[in-house]
Amino acid sequence: MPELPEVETVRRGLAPVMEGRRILAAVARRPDLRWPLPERFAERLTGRRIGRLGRRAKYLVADIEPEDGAAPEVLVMHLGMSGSFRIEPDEGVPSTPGDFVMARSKASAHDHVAFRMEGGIEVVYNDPRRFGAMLLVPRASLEEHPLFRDIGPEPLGTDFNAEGLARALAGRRTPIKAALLDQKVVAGLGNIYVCEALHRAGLSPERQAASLVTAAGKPTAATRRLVDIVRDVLEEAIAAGGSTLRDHAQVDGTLGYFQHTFRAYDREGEACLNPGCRGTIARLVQSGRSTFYCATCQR
DNA sequence: CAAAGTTCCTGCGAGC
DNA sequence: TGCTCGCAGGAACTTT
Repeated sequence: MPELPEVETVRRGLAPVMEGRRILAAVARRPDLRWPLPERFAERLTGRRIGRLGRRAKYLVADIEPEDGAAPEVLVMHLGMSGSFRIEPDEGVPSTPGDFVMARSKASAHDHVAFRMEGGIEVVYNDPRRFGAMLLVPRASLEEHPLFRDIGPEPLGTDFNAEGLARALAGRRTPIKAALLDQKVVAGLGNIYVCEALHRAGLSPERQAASLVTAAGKPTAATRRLVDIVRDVLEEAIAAGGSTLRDHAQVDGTLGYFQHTFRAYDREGEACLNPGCRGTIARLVQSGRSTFYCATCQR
């Protein structure tokens, strides 16, 4: 599930308990997630203070205050398909590394990494499928890192605009669905929000990407509309995540899963909800992934 | 069976 | 014709 809105919601949930605080202890219960965890992962984080917790595309990026003289690093975290964070409240356990227990009585099988923060709260990362990742990267070279180098513009920033999208789509012989899923075109969209945006925009997921731009690679009305709709869809989802964030925090502190109501995704056979449309949502498979759309109003 | 993500590999077509 | 190169599409990873 974690696409841009979910990751942003997680970021907002973690920021208050991580930013400006020291990691008193870190623990990894296995050596790898999707990839091996960094060498001496826990040791390198222990005692370090977290600065800003940011987000780039679907990655969380935490500034780590360096030890004296050392080059600053960032902790990069990705939730993969099934990752989530949980905040375990301060249980009054003495905050020394030796007493760090990852709230052991509450630990479940897929709790892979945890941080005990200054103040006693524990931040626990759970990921059944282990498609997630944690990396330590020199801050100065983050943008050149292979995982970040080719990522496209943030859809909620000014870099994402009709002119840029047109340039990215021009000449591409691939369906618009696949193009929007490509993180080089725009950062942070996944299967759900691509379906939602195309549905709201009334664009067929099978339309060739290049058909949305002029022969000269300039934006059309459809390109402009799509840019606005992608922003709207993501902003609405973040707003919805913010409200579930409050609800969830009261329940069990789990961040990463919130069920927003979708208008197309996972609604096969149900009525199309676009204004004035009497069609039905259908499902098709593109590049091995489900696409939910309305053949009546998406052209 | 299908699943929200990303990388890697293969195969194809364009262009030299 | 033959060889690269880049792009597009699919498999793979793993667990529930």
